[in-house]
Amino acid sequence: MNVINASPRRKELTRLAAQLFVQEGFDRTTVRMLAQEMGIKSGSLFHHFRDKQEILAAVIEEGTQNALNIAHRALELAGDDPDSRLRAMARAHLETLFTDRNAHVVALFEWRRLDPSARAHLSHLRDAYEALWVEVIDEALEAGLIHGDRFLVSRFILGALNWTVRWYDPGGSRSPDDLADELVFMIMPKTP
Amino acid sequence: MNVINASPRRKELTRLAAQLFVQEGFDRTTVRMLAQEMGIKSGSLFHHFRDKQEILAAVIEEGTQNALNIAHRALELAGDDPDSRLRAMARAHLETLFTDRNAHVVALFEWRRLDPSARAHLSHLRDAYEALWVEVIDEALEAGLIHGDRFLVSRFILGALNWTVRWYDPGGSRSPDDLADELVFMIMPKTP
DNA sequence: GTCTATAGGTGGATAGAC
DNA sequence: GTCTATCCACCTATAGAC
Repeated sequence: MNVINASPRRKELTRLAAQLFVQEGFDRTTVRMLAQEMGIKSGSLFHHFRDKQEILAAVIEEGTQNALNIAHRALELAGDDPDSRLRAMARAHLETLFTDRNAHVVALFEWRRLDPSARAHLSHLRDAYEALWVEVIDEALEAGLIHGDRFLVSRFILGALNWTVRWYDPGGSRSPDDLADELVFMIMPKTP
Repeated sequence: MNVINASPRRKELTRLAAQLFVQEGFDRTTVRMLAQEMGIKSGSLFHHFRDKQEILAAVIEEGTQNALNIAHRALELAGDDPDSRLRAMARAHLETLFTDRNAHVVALFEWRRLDPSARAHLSHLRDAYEALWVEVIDEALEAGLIHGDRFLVSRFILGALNWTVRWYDPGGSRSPDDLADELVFMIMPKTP
């Protein structure tokens, strides 16, 4: 149920907003900057969105939904092997952060800027994505591939992945897939 | 050389600013909010700091220097064992984030809000702290306790630790030290 | 070192014409 | 669906008295 994003025009604007929110941060991005990037005047923006908050909510919904879709697809291709499923999730996560649109980055780093009502509306979407992670972590735990508390392991892995946004250069020598594999290798060195 | 923080009064104000910056974020924290928290009027703030940027720089310098000091002390107590040294670093890091003041959180999460000149002035301090991490990681790698690229492993571990700020509840059942141990356990399961 | 008062600017958002 | 024009709240920073 996509209540927030309706028209194709709105979706296009949402995509542009995501880019600016990543570059400047939500608070520093003004409606005038958004409008200019979209090729319209600031007043026109409010024909598509009630207020600036609603733009953020639209971006975050888009980003999380997209991450969920990509993760689901990746898991289908990964088959049943817990090792390859975990690796697939890590790769999918970095794909949404770097090679895909920027909306997921906004969802992760600007979540706190959502007002309470938007947060309530979107939290189940975020929870669904995290539940997918815990599921795959559980499989790896049961298979004895990794060790620790399911909850904590999920948080640590997601933290390590999310923080790459702060230092990883996509233009460098390593691909996002490389990164994902290195992380999996770090917590699961021997694959007997 | 602490050029930025001079008077004790200034240090006290810096501590209060750190708290607000963590709660609200730098951009959303107004000089009026800062002044009120400090029990003065907003105009008086500029007797202590040239502008809002300088407050941020003071907080970040304080936070990073503090993290460096605490890490050094922890390593002295940890002795020579690579395992306990790595654990000591992880515990020290979470200590600066949760049980110590909030300044290190600001240093990590608001670094991008520094203007270029302040960033240039503070980056060597941040680099010194990260170099300490890489050093300890190197020891653990050489001892065969962990595996992977020294650079990537450092980033992943720091990312996992930093992201705890977004989900960990210090009022809950687990202590920061618990968290640190669980992370070390995740990447180094067998501790003979 | 703190106050009052205020300058000077920019922010989000609205109204109504086209 | 976009424009122009504009309101006004709030923000950073300054000046000068105490």
